[in-house]
Amino acid sequence: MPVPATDLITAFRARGMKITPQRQLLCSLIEEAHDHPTVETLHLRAMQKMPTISLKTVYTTLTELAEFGLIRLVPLGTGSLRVDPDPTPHAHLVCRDCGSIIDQPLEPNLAPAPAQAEDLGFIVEERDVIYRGRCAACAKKSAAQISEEGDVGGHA
Amino acid sequence: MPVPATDLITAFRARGMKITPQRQLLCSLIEEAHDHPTVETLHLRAMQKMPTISLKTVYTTLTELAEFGLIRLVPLGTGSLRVDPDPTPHAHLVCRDCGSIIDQPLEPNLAPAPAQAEDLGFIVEERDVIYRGRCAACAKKSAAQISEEGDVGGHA
DNA sequence: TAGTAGTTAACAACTCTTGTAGTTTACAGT
DNA sequence: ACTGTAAACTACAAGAGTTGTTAACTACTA
Repeated sequence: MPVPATDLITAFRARGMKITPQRQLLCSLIEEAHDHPTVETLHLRAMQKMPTISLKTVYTTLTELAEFGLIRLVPLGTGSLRVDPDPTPHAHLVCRDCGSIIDQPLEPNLAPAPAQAEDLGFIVEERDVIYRGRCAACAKKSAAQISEEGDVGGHA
Repeated sequence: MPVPATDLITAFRARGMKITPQRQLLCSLIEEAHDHPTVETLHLRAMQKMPTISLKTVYTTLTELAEFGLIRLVPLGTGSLRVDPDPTPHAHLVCRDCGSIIDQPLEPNLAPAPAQAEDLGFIVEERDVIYRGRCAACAKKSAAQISEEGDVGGHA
């Protein structure tokens, strides 16, 4: 359940921040981003509509929205931050090979914070649950490759 | 429960790989590394004993041990990989401010993979559970700072 | 409509990680 | 022990991702 673009815009207005065309564009792109794009990818999409928009502006805007708690900027270990328009708790399946990401509901018996955290005085603000492995397509591809290697000259 | 340094060495030998002084040194440093150091930090420690050891060697050795499944190289979103000598499943508390990391036991009845993963054909190989927030020391510090800001001239 | 504070674009710098090339070295076989 | 060789090492450089700086620009207020 991503936050609608209008609500993202409203968040800037509510904080006395300016509603620039760049922010409007990015907010609508974020609403439509159901594929956890990298920041760079979102920048490329933005440039289709506004060729002069800078990568720095994209980073800045995303960071602001993440601080407002309206999106999530998730470090999934793929080398770059992923933009997640859904700020509500959920897990991620991350493919090692192609980097694709699939949302998953959180295990209901996973506590919002570990029992010992409070004792330690640690204040939990956020939770990431990441399952790494191979998506169906990449698992298939890598299985095919292995059988090909074992089968010397099989396709010659 | 970190893997003993002797077992790490044995793993190299078992694969017909050479037992170099660099690998011996790194294996013993890893065994003692209970603080989830960055690769860079481990490199600095290694240089205390062997000043010419290169960062590249450290990366290479750690990557190998991680592929053997004897350590974990965990991307915790702190900007750099963390070395975890314990390859068994556990969660991590990560402090946003100082980057310190505390191990936590995983809920024992937590499924190793989400229910939908199998249906999707996604093969889960690894799981990261990360709780982000502030450690006791940093929470205290930031609380002190806020009260100071609200209390203008309080210490002048 | 003009002033101004907040934003932006352009550019550079920085951090973390990986690639390349040539030298060195651990180990197997004599 | 000695030597040959494949593996591993160091040094260097490059690549990717992210952040800092600064001058120009512009959305909003009065």
